[in-house]
Amino acid sequence: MRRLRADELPAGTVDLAKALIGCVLVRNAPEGGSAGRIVETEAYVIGDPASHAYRGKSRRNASMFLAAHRAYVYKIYGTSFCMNVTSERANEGAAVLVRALEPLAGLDLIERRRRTTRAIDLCRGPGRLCQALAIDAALDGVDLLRGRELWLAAASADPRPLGTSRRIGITKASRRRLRFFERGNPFVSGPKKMSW
DNA sequence: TAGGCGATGCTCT
DNA sequence: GAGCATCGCCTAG
Repeated sequence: MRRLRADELPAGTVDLAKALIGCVLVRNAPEGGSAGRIVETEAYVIGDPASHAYRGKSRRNASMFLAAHRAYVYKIYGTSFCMNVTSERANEGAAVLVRALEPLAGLDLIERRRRTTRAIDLCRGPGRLCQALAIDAALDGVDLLRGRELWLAAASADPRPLGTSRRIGITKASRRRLRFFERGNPFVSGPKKMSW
């Protein structure tokens, strides 16, 4: 598993959201390592009414304003965490939400954390993948290219064709097609009906 | 198998 | 006090 370098990733939130499909998210926890291949992302661009950064910096979204390739982790609905990759220069406020992974390594650990062995349910959905890789607020702001506990590795295989759709679970600007996923991959979340 | 809905707690207004 | 980038259980078909 080889670390991604900054010069391998495109500038701009939408292009980064596409480029991250197929890359691998690696988690090094005290209890062991685990990893998954990114199969679904959503872009939250500058000036996007659906973005947490839209109303400016606050305590919760502060790390969304870090320079590109940092983790922005926050708690949603009191129960689940969501993980984003920042995508612009410092103080711009944009990120790519990682919505689903295909489990690759540390399956035992992932199954124990998720309390299920049903492969399809292990990392499908932003809250689930955070639980699967033990990603929580302690990892908010870490550098995903240089970090030791959580980092990004280069694509493990050539990705299949990319699909796009509206984003899931939001009310504002919901018509914009800023969700990207690997077509035909069973580990993708959301509606099965796909469009591109 | 798909869709409805309650739990849950934090953040911002 | 409202709303939220969700999850998992339950029910109906």
